[in-house]
Amino acid sequence: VPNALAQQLARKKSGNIGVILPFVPKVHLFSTYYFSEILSGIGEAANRFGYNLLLIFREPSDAKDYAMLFRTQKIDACIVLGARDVPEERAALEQLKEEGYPFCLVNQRFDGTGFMTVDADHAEGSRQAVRHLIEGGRCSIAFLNGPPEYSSSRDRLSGYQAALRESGIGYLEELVFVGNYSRKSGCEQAARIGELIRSGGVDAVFAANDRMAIGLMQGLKELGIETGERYALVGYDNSDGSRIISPTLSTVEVPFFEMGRLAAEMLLNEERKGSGGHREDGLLPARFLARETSTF
Amino acid sequence: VPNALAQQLARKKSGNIGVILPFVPKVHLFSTYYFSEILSGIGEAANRFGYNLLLIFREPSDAKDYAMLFRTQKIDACIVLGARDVPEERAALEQLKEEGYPFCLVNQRFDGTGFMTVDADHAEGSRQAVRHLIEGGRCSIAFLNGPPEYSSSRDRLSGYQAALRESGIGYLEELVFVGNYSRKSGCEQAARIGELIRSGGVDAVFAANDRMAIGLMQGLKELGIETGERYALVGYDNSDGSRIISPTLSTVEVPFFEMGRLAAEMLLNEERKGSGGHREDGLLPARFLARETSTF
DNA sequence: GTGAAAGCGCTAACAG
DNA sequence: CTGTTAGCGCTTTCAC
Repeated sequence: VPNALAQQLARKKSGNIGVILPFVPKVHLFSTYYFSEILSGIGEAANRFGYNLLLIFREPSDAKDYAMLFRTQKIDACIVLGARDVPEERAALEQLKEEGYPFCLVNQRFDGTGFMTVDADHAEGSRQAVRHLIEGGRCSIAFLNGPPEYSSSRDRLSGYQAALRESGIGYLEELVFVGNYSRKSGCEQAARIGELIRSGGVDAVFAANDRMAIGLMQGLKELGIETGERYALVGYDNSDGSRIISPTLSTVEVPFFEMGRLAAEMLLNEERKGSGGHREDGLLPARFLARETSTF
Repeated sequence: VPNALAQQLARKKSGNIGVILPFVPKVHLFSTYYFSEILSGIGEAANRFGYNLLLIFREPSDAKDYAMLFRTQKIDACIVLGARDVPEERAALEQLKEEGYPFCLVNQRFDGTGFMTVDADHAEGSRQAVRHLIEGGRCSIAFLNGPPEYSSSRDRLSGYQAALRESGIGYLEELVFVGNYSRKSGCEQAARIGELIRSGGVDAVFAANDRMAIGLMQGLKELGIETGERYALVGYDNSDGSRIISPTLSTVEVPFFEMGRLAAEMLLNEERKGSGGHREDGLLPARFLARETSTF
């Protein structure tokens, strides 16, 4: 039985691919459908390539020493999940790139950087969702988005705007609300959005993820406003919860598992071939799924 | 910057703790609340001790070479999740123990083996759940259990039986059903259990996890049998879904996060102190939570 | 107390 | 093509 430690030292390869997970205070991280799926996909590919996954829980303190992991040779490549487009994060990744360490971002683009990225077409997914609402006769569609530090939030906004534009509906900034992708943050918007629904100022809501959609739906229900009577609702992610809730939640399916798998494949292919040069980015489709909350 | 690979070789310690995940075909593993929480807990403790987590996806083929991971020195200790009490698995773990490799099981006991284990008190949790139903006036309580290869299934059965016994209610084998912890398997029992509910042979159901409870609830609803009218329902796990579904699902809270954390702490404490001898097992409390499906 | 040297177990390069 | 040897970069021991 060969000793992996000695092998690793001799060939200067740890055989590990690092997965950097965001620090989410007070939230038990993996509970979110999102990370779980991506991680499973990464695991599938890494396994196939004979790599092991090293899980790295990002601490709030040590934000910027991603490069350390490479210098110490603990990992040969890494996948960064849940990165936000803030200066600190950008700088840390720029540094990784400068030092020539291979890494890949999943579900988050940093425009103008040339970082290897795997993303889903959230603009198109959102456009489909909003078009569906419009085709169903809705014309005052509120949008409950997530924080703009995530490219996916920005993409969904542009998809929302595109769908309105295509249908000749004006874009009203006062119909855009911002939560933080938690159920609670969706619930918290129930008062304001509920007011608009009652007054007739809103007849549908598009939420940037299922958790916020579900939170909003529950919050509105407590105010006596039911989906399926007063307003249509579409979420995003096709999470387990979207099928459990009643009425079932229309949503946008995102191939998270495949995104994780593709990220690992791209990274390990490059690693193997040593093709430091040409990299293609991955963009996977997101697809609208009609369920009960938008078809009544 | 010291090279971790060289350090590891020199001091014969990888600094990694392996987490062995079960192979679950056709199920994107982490989506289950259960594993996600445990893994987060392990991560929290490992981080604190300066260890990294190496994720190991168990393949259906290579069942028994857990020991290999230690021989190759890839990991210093490991935590086994989702083990089943089948001969193959038992043998693999016995081997680990014989060879003196430190490992810990979470949420699964192997009686009479002396394996280090962290478990929750599922017998007590189940007893509380069933007592609650009985106190609510139910007297014909069906039990939808999981496979008996899991000690947690067996514990829940004994808790169910204990509660009946304490209340002088006879145990009827024909009221016990077996699923595989998936939502689908819960749904599949709807026909048989629905029949019993209609005939008055059952006025409450205790399910061994939330997913089966939710599947059953949805299946019964399609048959026109509503929780809150015809039968009471209690699930198990306190998963996100239990709060999302309507009516909200009474359930049993299990401290999965803490179980993962404790397992890692026990393992790493022993590892540090080198106290090969005395090991205490961890047993954490499970607690019943009343919600709408059992209080109407 | 400080400093030099001998492994750790393998890989890769090189000579035969 | 096979066998030998010199590192890989650190830790630890042992001598000074």
